Amino acid sequence: MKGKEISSVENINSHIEEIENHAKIAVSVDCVIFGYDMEELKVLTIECNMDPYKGHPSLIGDLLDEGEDLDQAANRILKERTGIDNLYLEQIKTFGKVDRHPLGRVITVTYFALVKKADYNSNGMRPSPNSQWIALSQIEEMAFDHLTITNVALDTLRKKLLEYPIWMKLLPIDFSLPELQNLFENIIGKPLDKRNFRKKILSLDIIQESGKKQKDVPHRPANLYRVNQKKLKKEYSFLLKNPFHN
Amino acid sequence: MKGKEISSVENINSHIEEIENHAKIAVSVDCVIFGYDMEELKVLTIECNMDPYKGHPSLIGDLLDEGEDLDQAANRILKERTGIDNLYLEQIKTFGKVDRHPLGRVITVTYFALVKKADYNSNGMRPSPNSQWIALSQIEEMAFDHLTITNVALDTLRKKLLEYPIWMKLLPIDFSLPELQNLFENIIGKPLDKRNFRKKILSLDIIQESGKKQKDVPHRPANLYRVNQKKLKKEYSFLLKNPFHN
DNA sequence: ATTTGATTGTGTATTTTTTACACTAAGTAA
DNA sequence: TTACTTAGTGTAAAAAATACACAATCAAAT
Repeated sequence: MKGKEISSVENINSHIEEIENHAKIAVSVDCVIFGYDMEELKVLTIECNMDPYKGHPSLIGDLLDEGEDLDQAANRILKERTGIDNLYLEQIKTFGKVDRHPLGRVITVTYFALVKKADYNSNGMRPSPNSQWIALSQIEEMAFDHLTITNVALDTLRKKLLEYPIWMKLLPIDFSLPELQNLFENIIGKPLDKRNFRKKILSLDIIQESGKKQKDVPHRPANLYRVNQKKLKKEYSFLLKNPFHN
Repeated sequence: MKGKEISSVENINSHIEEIENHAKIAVSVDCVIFGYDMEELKVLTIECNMDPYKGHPSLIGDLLDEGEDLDQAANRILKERTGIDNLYLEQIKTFGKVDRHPLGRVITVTYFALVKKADYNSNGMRPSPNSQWIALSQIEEMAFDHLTITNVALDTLRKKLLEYPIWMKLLPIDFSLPELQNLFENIIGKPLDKRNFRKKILSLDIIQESGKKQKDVPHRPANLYRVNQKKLKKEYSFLLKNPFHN
């Protein structure tokens, strides 16, 4: 019995040693921050000041602190860079190629975040002077493996779009159906049929007319809708119905 | 011009320092190894010998080595534990809560792997004596946050099942439709209608009759099919058709 | 040889979802 | 008042999903 306990203590020590003596690695968190200005889908970037990528746009990120959860770090970075708390945030994937960073080994855990223009503009947030929103269609090269990361983020966003109405995180409270359709087209990358799109969205039964209309547009103003939070409660699947049946 | 170069060097040094001096963290890779013995979906576990989880089943994993890519590490671990190379492997998610490991901070990058029984049994592989396959339905508690990880893995597997025929990685070359249906039912967790299931699978047009039949079964033997690798080439989407239309 | 038991394999009708497609309505600007 | 621009609407056809029951084939037992 006592022998067992002693060996147990030895055991713990050996485990601690194993962790302590083992390779420790710098871990960063990088965020693909998507924003939608009612025209195009954009990504917030910062100019890289590190060779050999100097001048290229790079994602927003930082090294992970010792006592910091991953999600915490992502939230901290978003707060620092956009001034906004509680953005919609979702982990994408972790990139860990040994040579992915020119200055040493850094594993990066990536997230995507969704920002609506209103939030972004409202609270006097000043992103660092060399940061800028780049339209997805305009992104050609990025620092490090950030272009890959951005593509994976977009892919994740696309899939998620069909599972949960995260698109509301990119829109103001009141939005029109043409605006929503434009957002979808931006994310999916294809034009959609107006009537079929409306039919589908309305059949989801999660948005309702706000009673308001668009203002200051030089044409027929669209009706404005908003998400019905009550209907949103229940988990629902957009298209991923059970493919078979019991 | 020269000034610029110097400041650039300083810049690099400051960046290197930033990485070098920053918190470095132990990173592990944990694998949810799914296996299918033609009866149930199982997960390969090892008995945890670390308090306070001693005796609980734990996932197969190891700390990441200095010069090792994440995928490499996952493959190494699988090779070590199952003796098999080139298992189907996919990254799931990274778990990084500060207190997730009792002996210090360890961030874990998780993967799921798919093993067919034939591979597992064939090449004299000896999993460590205290490892065992546990049926998914029998898993009640696990060490660390491994139960959460297993659940996320299962969820990922379910979704992937509808996007790509990874189920073939869990089956022998020749398999019957009832066997495939049973596998689906195990993964999805619901019974499926036999006729509708067959109709759907056959409509995918990726499997073909092998001409063989089941042997040594005490009832009518089923026809055996195999995946037609040629038809598999092209990317295809199982169910995720474009929900709208241009 | 016949029967029993277990499981495989098959088809159709109904409902739901997706797709294709074009004109009128409501505003602003000239 | 007219021209311009974008919003908003419905229906028919095709495709996919669903519900559902019985005959066929083998092994094992009698």
